Amino acid sequence: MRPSINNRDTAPRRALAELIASRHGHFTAADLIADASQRRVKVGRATVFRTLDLLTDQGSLERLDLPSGEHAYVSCAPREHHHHVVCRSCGQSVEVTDQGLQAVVQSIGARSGYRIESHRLELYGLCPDCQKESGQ
Amino acid sequence: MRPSINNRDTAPRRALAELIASRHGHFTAADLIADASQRRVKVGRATVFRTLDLLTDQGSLERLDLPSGEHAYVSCAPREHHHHVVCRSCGQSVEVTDQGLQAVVQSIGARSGYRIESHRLELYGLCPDCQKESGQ
DNA sequence: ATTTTTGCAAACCTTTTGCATGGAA
DNA sequence: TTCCATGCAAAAGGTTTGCAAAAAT
Repeated sequence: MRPSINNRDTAPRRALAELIASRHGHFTAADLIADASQRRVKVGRATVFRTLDLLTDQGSLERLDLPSGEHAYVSCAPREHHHHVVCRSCGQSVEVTDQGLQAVVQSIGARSGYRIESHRLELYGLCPDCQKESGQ
Repeated sequence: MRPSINNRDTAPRRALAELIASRHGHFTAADLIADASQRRVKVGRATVFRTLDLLTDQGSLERLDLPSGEHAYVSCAPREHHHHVVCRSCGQSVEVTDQGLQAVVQSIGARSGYRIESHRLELYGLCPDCQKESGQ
């Protein structure tokens, strides 16, 4: 499924955008489906997946592969390459820019002989709030 | 499922170890199941998954989340923290050590305020062989 | 003898697809 | 009007589970 060229303004998409906006931290497709049914917003399962793909293609969402193997999404400003730091407790995440990672990637390319085309860095830990709550 | 404490020497496990050893690049659970049935090795689907989990817990395998969303595994020496560079064409992968990444991670922790507990870097590109084959 | 592991089949969960209908442009 | 997007339900994957039988210690 790659509908990336279509982009109409529809009620389901607006509704999903709101559900996503009111979310904290990362969320799964199932989360959105649950949200929708709870708020009595009528959107089909398929539409949720299609919209998530769409937003991901646009760069408004990024898909994380949690250590558990779950696929989760986080919203992000559709801008240049960045990575996410994810709180393992509340799921809140922040975007971080490369900051020296570029050099590491280059060095790995040189040492391995691979021509590196892309990379993905995900960091997990405790966000400031959860550090406090968990008795520091 | 976390059987990590049991570790008996059984025929299915030995068979799977061989199938894995004779694999190049990364592979999925489905790949192993196909290999087994092709070579007429009798192992149940469930056993494949259970063994993959076991080996992953032991550190002999690592699970990759390919950009496509597939879960694949690569064998690796169960040693210290490392990352994988994966060929997007043949799936071959090599392990690389941190080499400066540690500093990047620390700096991200400092800037974000998160207490970083773990991270995961996956690199994708073309291995030396596939670079040649693909017209340089 | 005891405990772990296996195989099987069914259950589960997540994601995708086909297709007719409804809505946007 | 003309396409695109939706919903539905069915299909397709991938992974897990319960349990009795088989194998390992």
